[in-house]
Amino acid sequence: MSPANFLNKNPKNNRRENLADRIYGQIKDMIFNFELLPGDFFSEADIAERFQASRTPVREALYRLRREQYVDVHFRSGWQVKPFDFQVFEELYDVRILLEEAAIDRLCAMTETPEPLQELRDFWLADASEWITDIRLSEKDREFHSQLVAAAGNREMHQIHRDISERIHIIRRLDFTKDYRIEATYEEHGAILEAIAHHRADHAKRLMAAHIAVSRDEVRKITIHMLQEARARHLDASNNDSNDLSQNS
Amino acid sequence: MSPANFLNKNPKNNRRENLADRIYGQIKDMIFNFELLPGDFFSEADIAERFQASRTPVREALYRLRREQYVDVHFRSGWQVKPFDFQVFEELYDVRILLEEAAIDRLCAMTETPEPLQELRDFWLADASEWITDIRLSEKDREFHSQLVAAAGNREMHQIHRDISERIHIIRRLDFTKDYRIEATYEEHGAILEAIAHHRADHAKRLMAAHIAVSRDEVRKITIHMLQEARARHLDASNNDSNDLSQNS
DNA sequence: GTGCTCTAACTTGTATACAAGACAGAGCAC
DNA sequence: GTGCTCTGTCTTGTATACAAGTTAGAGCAC
Repeated sequence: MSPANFLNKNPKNNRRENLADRIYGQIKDMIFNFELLPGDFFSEADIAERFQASRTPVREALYRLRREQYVDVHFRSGWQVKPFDFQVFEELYDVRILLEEAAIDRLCAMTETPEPLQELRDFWLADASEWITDIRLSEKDREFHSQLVAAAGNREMHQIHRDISERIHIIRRLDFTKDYRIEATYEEHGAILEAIAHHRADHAKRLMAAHIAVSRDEVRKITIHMLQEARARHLDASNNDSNDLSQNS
Repeated sequence: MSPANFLNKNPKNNRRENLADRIYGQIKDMIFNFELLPGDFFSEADIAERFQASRTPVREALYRLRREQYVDVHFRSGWQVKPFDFQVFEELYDVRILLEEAAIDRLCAMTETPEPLQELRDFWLADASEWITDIRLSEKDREFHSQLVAAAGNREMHQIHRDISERIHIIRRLDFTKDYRIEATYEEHGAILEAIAHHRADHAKRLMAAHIAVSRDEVRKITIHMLQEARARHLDASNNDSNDLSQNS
């Protein structure tokens, strides 16, 4: 317990390209893109071969994904993508509402509008001719909610909110395949920002809660549909393959 | 990506004694007991030797602790116990208040009292002659707040609350070295439970917010004191040792 | 003493080897 | 066909070897 070397210096260059980090992101992408379906089994060697790496960084990535509730490990029996549990998503949405309402309270209590909020207004209260109408709006939507919480000033709250958003992103982004949700998103975000600007906390919170609840209900339907579709596709593509598709949720 | 083996079975016996898990807990204990001080540097080999294990499970434990914000890794320059950042604790306390207030709202909205709540009443509203007055009360205090949130029924909210409590536990437990806080804890917890039982949500929330805020303020003072003490002790014990104690928070 | 260069000993990141349990399926008794 | 045992091959958990970068400090020029 006596390091002889790096005694009094304050080390720097903390971040560096890291194989484990890259693989972490790639596995997550596979899950998000339904290349790995909820319920699928796979092994560390599978992933290692797929990404031309050894098991070590793969294991690091998988343990991180496990901690984040995306996968499960079974003792000497392989890994499994966690089956969807819609109850969990419901609960995450509830916590999201809670956090964003708290953020609104704090923002409305401020005497002057923080800079990030003005940027949000510029984007979401823009003329309809400038609207983004494709899948990129999904990212903008995340930013809206994330920056709103960030602007409230509690970094830990912001981090928790980011983690939650990331976990439900897998289904939330599916919300933006329907045109009327695009229009509604602009309108609702705009109204929320206006309410905050006028320090009408209760009104803003009501709008936000309704906005998130609608999003949740829409997403629920779409996801079930997507899941069935993906499962059918997968079954079809692997008729003489031995992949398992058991979905036990 | 085609596992040939564990196809259609639903694996069981998930949990097993795991070296990495054990080391994870032991390192965390060392941090909590100030054997590893905030700011201390150490290497994976140090820990591995200490626990008579290889670097592999040690790394797994450390990466988990890093994700939970207890330590930092510096590229090829060793690990460091994260220096205390009291701003972070303040923010965590705020989120705790938020979550517990939300739990109170949900509990007060219920028509009948959940079973766990009755157990809490049995303990905290007991006669003073049955009070626990030593360090074990710290654990009971955690349980009070944890079970309150759990009883509200949102498992994700409960998990987040548990994570937060765990992170601030390192300083929160120091609160129970003073007798008057023991008495106050019993009184305040009792009052909160009574208010919930009578569906007085606003009153219960006020009590809870005040209760947590007092705890936070007390703990802040005590921690600074403990930290100075531990640093002095550590310096004294390692005069002809080369451990580093730089505290750069 | 001051500042430079070099080096040796450390560090983490990654790959690989080995240990030990889990399981599918062959073979066999019946 | 049914059910048992056995075995080979798969799995993760752990230890070790190697790669590549960092740094403290010796030695030296001045």
